[in-house]
Amino acid sequence: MKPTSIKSAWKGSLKCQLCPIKDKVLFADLTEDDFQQLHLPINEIELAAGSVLYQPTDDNNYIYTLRSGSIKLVHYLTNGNYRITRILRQGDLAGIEALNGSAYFQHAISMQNTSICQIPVKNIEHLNLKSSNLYKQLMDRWQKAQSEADIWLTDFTMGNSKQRVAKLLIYLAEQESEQAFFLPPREDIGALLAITTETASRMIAEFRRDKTLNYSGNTASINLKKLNIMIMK
Amino acid sequence: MKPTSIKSAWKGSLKCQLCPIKDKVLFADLTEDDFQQLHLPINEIELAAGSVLYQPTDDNNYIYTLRSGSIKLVHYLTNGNYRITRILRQGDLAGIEALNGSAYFQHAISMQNTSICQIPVKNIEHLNLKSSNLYKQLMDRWQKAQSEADIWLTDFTMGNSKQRVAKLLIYLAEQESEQAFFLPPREDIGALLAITTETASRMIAEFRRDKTLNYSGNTASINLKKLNIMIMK
DNA sequence: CGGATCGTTGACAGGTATCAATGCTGGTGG
DNA sequence: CCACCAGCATTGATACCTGTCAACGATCCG
Repeated sequence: MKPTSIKSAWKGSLKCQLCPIKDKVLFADLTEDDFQQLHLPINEIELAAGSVLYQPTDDNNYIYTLRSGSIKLVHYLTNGNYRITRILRQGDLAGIEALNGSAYFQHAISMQNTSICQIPVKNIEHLNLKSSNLYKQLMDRWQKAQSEADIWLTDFTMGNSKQRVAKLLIYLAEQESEQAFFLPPREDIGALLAITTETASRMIAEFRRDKTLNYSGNTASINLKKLNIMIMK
Repeated sequence: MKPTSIKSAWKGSLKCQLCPIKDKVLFADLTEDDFQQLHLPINEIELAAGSVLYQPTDDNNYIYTLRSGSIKLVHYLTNGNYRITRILRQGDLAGIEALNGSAYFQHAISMQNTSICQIPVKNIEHLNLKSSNLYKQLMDRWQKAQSEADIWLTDFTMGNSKQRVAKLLIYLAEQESEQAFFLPPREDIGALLAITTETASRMIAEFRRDKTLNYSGNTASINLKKLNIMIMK
């Protein structure tokens, strides 16, 4: 996998108060007054699939909220190996570590066409002094990130590869409100589950053959009952 | 592994201002005034090795700061399997999720004799309204927890079992200021690395034979150079 | 001196990585 | 419109690694 740089163009600023997913994002609890305190513009970014949103060497001046699509956080090892350590979706925050002055921990790369709000850290710092509502939201985000990390450690890294793929498929399916969900390329599935691309492919193909999984292209749906039985063993 | 309940006795409250590790803990940035706001007592707890500090079914009324020793966070699966998802040490916070009103995510179990401060959540909530210094500390804790989770996902769950054990040994050694460090029982090593107890034992024994690792009982020291070569491959 | 617990080691079967070859598909340019 | 190519997915063969089951050793403690 070779990260490419951001291809897409700025779409200009957008009033947060009119945001259709306002109640799901970081600024959910802010008051009218709080919004008046936002001096720096919040830009909306459109990313094509496979674009790099940020990477550890970038200046850590922004945090990001996902409006739609999905972002993978990729942790590269010094020997060239890598793992995907998290998938972010609508309402999730990316790059919160910038708030603490840290460099970004990982590479953030879009998995599909993705729409994002770019929030200057200075805005947040300014608000922090005023609004304890924001703190609460931030704490909730950290907590969510942490609790997901624990799930990944337990669900996605133990058991044999068939069980791991089964758990991943269930996870991917339940994140979507739709029946259908986005099936990542096999290389990504491998990087998610700490298995090889080939093993990931074998398991996916096997699930397709026995009708546990249906897909064409990126779009998939599952037989949840069969998968649940699988992960019990 | 069978968790047992807390055996130890309360030691009574302790003035935080006199705490010898005050600058490493949650209350590091608090002012004299802030301390006056602490109405509920902060108790010091001594845990024998293997004691359960908290578990998901407990009331989430406290968060905990480690003064000395170590705590493992254990995530049990419905089928009886389990994983250790984090090791906490001096200055670390346990049970932060209680601040967001969540039930404790995991079982927290002492690995050695361990000394802990028990902080009522109500104290924190009260302080939150007054002190933005505390928020900053809390954010730092979340961030640290998250960044460690990523390391665990990448270091401790990929590569073959020899490399994983090597990485764990390096991790354990660099957490201690001393030359010697605490070598967990083989079952714990397995639960940390998602390998079986037997495999963990084999690798540890092998490292001992080729002098990469020295230990007697719980106390161990490593040949860092040899281990670093090992994890490169 | 048992007995319990933990660590070590062996044998073997099954699972997974590795290396390699072959399909499949969408996009590009003639 | 079609041929071709590049990238991804699939499949096969094989060696290696790890889980599993089992036995034995070491240590501690009553």
